[in-house]
Amino acid sequence: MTGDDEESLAELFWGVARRLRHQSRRTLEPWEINPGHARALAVLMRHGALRLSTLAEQLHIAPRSTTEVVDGLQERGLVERRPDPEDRRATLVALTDEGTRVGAAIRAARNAEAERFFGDLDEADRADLARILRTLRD
Amino acid sequence: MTGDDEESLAELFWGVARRLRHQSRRTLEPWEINPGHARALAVLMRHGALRLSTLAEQLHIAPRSTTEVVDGLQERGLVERRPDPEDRRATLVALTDEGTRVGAAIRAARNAEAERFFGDLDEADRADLARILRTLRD
DNA sequence: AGGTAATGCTGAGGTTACCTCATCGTGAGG
DNA sequence: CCTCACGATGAGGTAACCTCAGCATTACCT
Repeated sequence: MTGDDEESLAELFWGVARRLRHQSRRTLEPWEINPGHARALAVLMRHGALRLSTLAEQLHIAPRSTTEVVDGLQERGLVERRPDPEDRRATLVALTDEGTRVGAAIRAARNAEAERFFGDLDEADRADLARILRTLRD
Repeated sequence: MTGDDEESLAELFWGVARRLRHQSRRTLEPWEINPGHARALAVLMRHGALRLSTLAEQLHIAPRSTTEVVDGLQERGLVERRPDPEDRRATLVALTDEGTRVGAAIRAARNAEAERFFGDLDEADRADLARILRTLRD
């Protein structure tokens, strides 16, 4: 019986994940940016200019794949490559002014999105959810 | 401030999703089956033989993509195609005996996995989590 | 200093899991 | 019985990842 309960907990969880993913996609539409690019932007907002390889680590993807993400952001003018003064093999990836603007706008939209999404919950439920999720993650 | 809280709720949520996804992948390894195939198997376990197009609906993917999933399961001998007696255009997808066996084994493993995953939570937390997730999903 | 190994990025090419569009056989309504 | 719709699939495409090899550069060893 606990087995059945927990099965449906996983199902519930993925149901929520599905809805959250769709909502995220809609939130990003105005910028015509995909989730991968948005994630990279967020990392750069948080950490500032990073080596491509460090960015790869933060994104949990291979350096080679990060090259392509950065290519995309660079084409859109959101990011620029510059030499790393500490190591001439490396390239630093830095937000442009436009990238910073867009990154901030996306962050704000994401906050609003979260507000909408978790808005049905009262304070106690949010606190419980946060505590429980932390337990499950660690 | 509530904005910050909710931002991190989303992050927490995705952190948990990540862990759950990895654990699922490990759970499926013994059968050398991928998540997509496992989902199709689960749908067939739940509903019995289905038309390919109905299976597509249940999986939320295009019929053309479902053809390929079914091809894979058929190669592994887990599923068979048979004519739909009601409509000679349609093909029914049905579990073989082996498919039923594997499907049941995977379901059991998934239950054990959920048990492990949500096992750190006490009954009250599980109930709260289920209730909150239901609110968020609907 | 000089040679060897390791590191950082990217070109080339592959995989997976999806997609659309066109086609073929079959069913259904005027 | 004729046209139109529908079910599955062939052909071909895409996005987001991957590995492996190669080049430039740095670090290490003697």
